[in-house]
Amino acid sequence: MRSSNGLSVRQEKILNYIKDFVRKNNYPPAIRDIQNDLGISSTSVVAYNLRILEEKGKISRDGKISRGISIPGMVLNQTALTSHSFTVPMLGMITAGSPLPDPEAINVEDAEQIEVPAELGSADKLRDVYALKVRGYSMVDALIGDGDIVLLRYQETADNGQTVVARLVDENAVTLKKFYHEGERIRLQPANVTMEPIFTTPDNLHIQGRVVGVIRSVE
Amino acid sequence: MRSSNGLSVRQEKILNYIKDFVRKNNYPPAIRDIQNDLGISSTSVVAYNLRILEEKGKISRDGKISRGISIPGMVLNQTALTSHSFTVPMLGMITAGSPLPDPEAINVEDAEQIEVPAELGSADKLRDVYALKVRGYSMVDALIGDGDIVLLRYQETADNGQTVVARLVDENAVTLKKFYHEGERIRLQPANVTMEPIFTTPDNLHIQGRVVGVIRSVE
DNA sequence: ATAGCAAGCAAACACTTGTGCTGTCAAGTG
DNA sequence: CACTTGACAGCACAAGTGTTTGCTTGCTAT
Repeated sequence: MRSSNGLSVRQEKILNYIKDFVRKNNYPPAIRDIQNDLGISSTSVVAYNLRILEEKGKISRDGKISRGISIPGMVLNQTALTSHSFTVPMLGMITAGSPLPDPEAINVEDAEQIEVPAELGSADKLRDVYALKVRGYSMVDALIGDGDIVLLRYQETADNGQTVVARLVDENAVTLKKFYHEGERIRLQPANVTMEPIFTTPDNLHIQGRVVGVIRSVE
Repeated sequence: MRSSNGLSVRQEKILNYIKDFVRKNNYPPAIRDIQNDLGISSTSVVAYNLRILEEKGKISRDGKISRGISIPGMVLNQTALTSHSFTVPMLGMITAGSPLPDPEAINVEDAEQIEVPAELGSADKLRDVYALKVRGYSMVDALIGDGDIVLLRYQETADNGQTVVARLVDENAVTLKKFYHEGERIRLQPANVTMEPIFTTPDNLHIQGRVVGVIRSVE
């Protein structure tokens, strides 16, 4: 009796056992692990079937090295200690004139996901973060150019000093500046220190998100 | 000498070696693998340091089982075939005045690895790429600020239009500009169009790499 | 100086583990 | 029926590997 993939029942059991074992222990099983846990009476049977599995490309083995079994496509990926990465949805474009896409309106699950390095922040910092591709040069004063990908965290308030995406209602413009609430007025300070700040009032300003990172690919 | 994380140099090397080994082989290294490849004279030294690494929670070990090392947080990822990120070594700092670290002089294996999203380029584009952290504002005209991480590909020549890290010999300065070879002279054009280009001659210029990406984390 | 201690070294030891054999048995095959 | 082949069993051996013990070394505190 064989299954649909051309493997015997025993081979399939072995294959599944290996996957399970690796998932559980983070290292591959020895032949005798397989033998004992699957109730096979001899190591040679396991070796025999492993050889077949390798010939069929289901696993790959590394010489006489103990536990030198690996499953192609099943790869160890570091996700926690020194560098992990996260995925955030790419929701579209951001330009100077048009408003941001509404994260609520887009099915985040369906959106293209991009991976961002852990250097950009912890899991906590990256919660509710989405990515937008920048079109145009309206944000060069924040060191953001055409084609850059900005990572935004959706929020409607901001602390002083945070870089926010703000919509100026009267001017009908979206801009990206550092936010400072100073008494009655709000100062929007370009990241580029040589440029002048903009002053406005709280009711002329809608914060649409906060910048947590920038990714740029250079040709 | 210890590094910032409280591990000795040797322990850090071992830890990095294990990570690398697992990445490469999909199974953990044996003590003797570590010993030989790191040039350690005795297995007991490796065992000794592994014990410390385990006490510090950097790794976890499984009794006397061969290759029973695993790294907490190094998690199985079944989607590796469609992996969206690459890792590149972080080799240090780049400032306006000082020369770049020599990639040849640094053991790339030992360096901290950071992950970069696939959006920054294909595996091919990211070959020979390393990362440097930018210190200072000498490159704002290339839309690169203090604290940014630049991804450089090591190369000593460049095509017109590419953004390169160039060392001006006479001026004793490192700069980051777009490269244009125009007859007898070379034009180094800041990315920021409002700024003036620099002209120099080929023998006053050493190209040290080419920028392939920028990653910025915003507070 | 001297004792204490972390770190490293070398070799011996013992367990783990992959690999041959050597058979057995059932199902084809000519 | 003799002969092959796939699948499995048992077992012994030889690598592959982790541990242990004893011996330096270099440094620090007493």
